[in-house]
Amino acid sequence: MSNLNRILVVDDEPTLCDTLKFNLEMEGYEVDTAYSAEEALTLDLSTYALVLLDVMMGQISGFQMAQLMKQRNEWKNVPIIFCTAKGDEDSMVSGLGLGADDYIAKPYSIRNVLARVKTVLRRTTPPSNSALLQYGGLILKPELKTCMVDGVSVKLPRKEFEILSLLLAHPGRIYSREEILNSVWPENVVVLDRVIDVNVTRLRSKLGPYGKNIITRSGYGYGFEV
Amino acid sequence: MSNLNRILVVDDEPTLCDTLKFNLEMEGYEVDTAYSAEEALTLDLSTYALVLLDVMMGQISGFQMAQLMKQRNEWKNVPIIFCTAKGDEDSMVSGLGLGADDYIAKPYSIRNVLARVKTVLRRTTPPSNSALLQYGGLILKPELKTCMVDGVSVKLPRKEFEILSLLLAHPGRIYSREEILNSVWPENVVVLDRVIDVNVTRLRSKLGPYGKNIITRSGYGYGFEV
DNA sequence: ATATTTTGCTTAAATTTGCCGGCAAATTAT
DNA sequence: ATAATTTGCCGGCAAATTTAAGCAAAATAT
Repeated sequence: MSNLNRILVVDDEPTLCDTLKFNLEMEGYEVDTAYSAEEALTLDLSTYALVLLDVMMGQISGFQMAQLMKQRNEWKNVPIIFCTAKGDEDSMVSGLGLGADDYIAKPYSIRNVLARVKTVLRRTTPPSNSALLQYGGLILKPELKTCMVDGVSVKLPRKEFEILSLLLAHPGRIYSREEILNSVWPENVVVLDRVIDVNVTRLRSKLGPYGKNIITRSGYGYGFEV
Repeated sequence: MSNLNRILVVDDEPTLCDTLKFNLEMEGYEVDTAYSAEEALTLDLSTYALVLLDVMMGQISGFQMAQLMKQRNEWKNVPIIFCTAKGDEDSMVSGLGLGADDYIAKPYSIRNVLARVKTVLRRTTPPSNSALLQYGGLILKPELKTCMVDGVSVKLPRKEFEILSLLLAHPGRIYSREEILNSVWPENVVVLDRVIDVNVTRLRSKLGPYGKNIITRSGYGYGFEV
């Protein structure tokens, strides 16, 4: 179904589309753009976690498109954020009657958009099944960015924390270095594989007895052994 | 921000609005009215200490308006009392789920309304609105925008006060600069995140021994350590 | 068993991140 | 209007983190 990270931007102004796309991608979202409602409607909208929809567009307005979406079972639950020209708050209100999840008045700041997107996604995505990451006396606390090792709190730097989170998410499973790289490092940076080794080494040394639970499978990668 | 005395009445029945306005003003409140949610949403709701909100209204229902308010940082804490037709208690329950502070079933007596208003304002304004923020000899006084440091009152500027409130709300939790930005700065302003650093530094220096409790987690953000 | 590949560890360099004034703009108070 | 306070930003410096590189050890393949 809908990928939690995919966003569709529909606006007839290509420059604006691209700006939004760029900035949203910087935040880790996967972004497609469409320059008209017509074009957007040819896509499988059910694969998006959110649609950013300009109101004022050529043939089909954003409102009309939203209405069409609400008529299709497989699209009706896709959250929508309307983008509207300033001063148009009145018509906007009726947009909310159409079941939009929020609206943003142009001209908008990127930060504003990002904030709204985040809010809507948090609200609409199911109450995240963030399973507690724990193995015996080793407990990860994502809020605190620390882990407890047999009762004592250990502060972990970011990379180490994220690697441990990943491994602990599926105990026993072996993650290749490439998988670790994709999950922990940003998309556009290139680092050597050995960097992972170094981080794993440091991580092991901080986990006391549980350091041994992080195992190396030669030729494959790393895992957390139970 | 919000004036402790300002109340907004939103109802599509002008006569009712005016009656409420008159009576509330007799009690010393400052009252504005709006005849629709659309109209109400054009106002700066953050300046009201309370919103009396009719559920059954034209385009946008009171519920929808409430939902909208909860989505905006600067509006989400404005207390709401729903006014609903009698017999509609079921839908009312969901209204309370939206974060309403109370509801009144029509037809209501003026005395009844005044009583509820008073109750909600007493409950929401000083303490119970936000749980008392305290750690040892460090006590935040939200009404005064000051804090007590081992018994001596320290006046804090707004940004510093709000940052401290945020951090102290969940001791131990690490807040990223983005989270702090979203929570403390208005949505449409853009500031460098270095600005947070500076404000945190200033804050620390004013908290005496408790300055040390505000910790920096490199790569993550800030937190209040216990 | 030997050669090849893969991994572990240490050290140093590079980069990122955070802090410290100081100064100017903006806001608020007088 | 003027003064005081608050807020934002810059440049430089310090600290933390991350990366790269080199070589020894271990694992795997031939």
